[in-house]
Amino acid sequence: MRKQPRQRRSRQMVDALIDATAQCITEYGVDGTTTPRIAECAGVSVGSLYQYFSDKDALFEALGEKLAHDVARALKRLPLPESANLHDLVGGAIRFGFEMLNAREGLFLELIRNWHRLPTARVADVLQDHFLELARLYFIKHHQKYPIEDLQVRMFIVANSTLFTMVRQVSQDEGLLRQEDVAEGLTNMIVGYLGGETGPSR
Amino acid sequence: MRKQPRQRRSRQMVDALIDATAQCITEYGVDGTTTPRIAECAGVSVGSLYQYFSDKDALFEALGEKLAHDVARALKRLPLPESANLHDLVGGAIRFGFEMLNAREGLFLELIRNWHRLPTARVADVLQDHFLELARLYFIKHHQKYPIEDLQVRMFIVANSTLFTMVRQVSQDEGLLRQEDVAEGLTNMIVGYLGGETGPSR
DNA sequence: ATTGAATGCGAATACATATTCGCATTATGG
DNA sequence: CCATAATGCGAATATGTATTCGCATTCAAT
Repeated sequence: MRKQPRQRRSRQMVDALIDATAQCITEYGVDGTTTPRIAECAGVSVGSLYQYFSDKDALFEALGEKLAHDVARALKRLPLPESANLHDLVGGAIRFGFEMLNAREGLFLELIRNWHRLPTARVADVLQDHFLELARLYFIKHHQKYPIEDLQVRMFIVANSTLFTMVRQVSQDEGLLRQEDVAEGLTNMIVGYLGGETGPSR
Repeated sequence: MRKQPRQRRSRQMVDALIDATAQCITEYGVDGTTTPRIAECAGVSVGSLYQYFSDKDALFEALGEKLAHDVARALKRLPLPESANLHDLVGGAIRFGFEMLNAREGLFLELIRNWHRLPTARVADVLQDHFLELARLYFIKHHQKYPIEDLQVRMFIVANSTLFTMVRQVSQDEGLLRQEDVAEGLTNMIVGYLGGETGPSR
C-alpha cells in the first residue's frame, strides 16, 4: 500500500475499492477487471486509486488478504461434530467447498480458475493449513499414524483433487453431471484414500 | 481459417505460424503471446498472419487441433500390457501424464493452466475420451459392471483430480514434494476408488 | 477562521496490442 | 514470356489500459 489512509473518508475509500475489485471480477471476469472500471465501480477517480495502491496487483493482493480473513472466519464457525466418522467429515468439507464456489456470484470460482497469475495464494494457504491441521488432529485421535511426509503428500493430493474437480464441475454450465453425484464420488474416493492402507508397492 | 493456403509456400507459412504460437507460449506464456511476436517468431509479417487466421483465437484453435492430433497419436502408441493389473495401468497413465506436462518446455502445462480462457478443449476431449474408453474396456473385461452414468462420474473425478494435481505439482518450482511420491499417491487413490466398492451411502 | 496537510480528481500521457489496407513481390497457367 | 491471381509485406489505424501529475477540495489542529 502506497500511503496509509489516515482519515475516515479515505479508509472507507480503500474498502470501497477492494469491494469494487471483487464486484468487477464477478461481473467482468479477471481479464475484464480494469483500473478505470474498478474506480468507477467504487464511485472514485482513478487517481485516488493510485494514492493507496501502487498498482493493480496491489489491489488484488488486498482483496486476497480480505478473502483469506473471511474464509478463515467461516472455517472457524464450521461445526465439527466430535462423533463424526471420516466419511461425514470429508463429505461436509466438500459440501462446504461447493457452497463457497457457488457463493458470491462465482467470485471464488473465478479467482481459483486464475490462480496461476494472481497474488491470491494466501486464501489457498488458509484452506490448506486448516485442513492439514484437521487431518493431523483426526489421525492422532484415531491412532492411525502416517509418517509426516506422507501426510503432506496425501493432503496435497486430496486438496488439489477436490478443489479443481469442484471448479471444473461448477464451471461446465450444461449440467452434465449432478453436483451431488460428484460430491459423493469425491467423498468416497478421498475416504478410501485417507482411511485405507498405504498400497501394495511400498 | 480465413483463406485456404493453395501454394506450398503458404501452407508452410501456416505451419510455421502454428509452431511459432506454440513456441511463444512456452517462451512468454499465454499472456505474453502477441500477434506481432508470433509473426516475428515465424519469420513472417503480421499482415500475412491475418491472411489465413481471422484472429488470434483462430491461431490458438489451430494449435489446439494440432496438439489434439499429436496427443491422440502418442496415446495410440502407448503399449497396453494385457496382463497388467489396475494399479500398473493407472500408474502408467499417470507417469505418461507427468511426462507430457514436463515435455515441450511446459507447453501443455501452460495450456492447461489457462484452460478456461482458451479454445483448447479438443485436447482435453481426446484425453477424456481415450481414458473413458479404456476404463469401459477394462471393466467389461473384468466383469465389474457399473451403471454407465456412474462410470462417467468416476472418470470425470479421476481425470480432473489427476490432471490438476499433476499441474499443481509441476507448477511449484520449489520441489516441496517429490514427483514420484505424488504419482504413487495419486495411483493409490485412484485404484482404491475405481477398484473399490460403491461406498456406504447408496 | 486560517493554514498546512491530506485527500480527491480526471484529463493527459505512455504504452501495448489487435487488426487493416494499399502496394510490392512471387507463383501459375497459357 | 505474359497476364492474372495468389501471396506477402509492414507502416498505419484503432482501441484499450495502466499510470501520472497539476490543480481543486476537504479535513484537522490551532
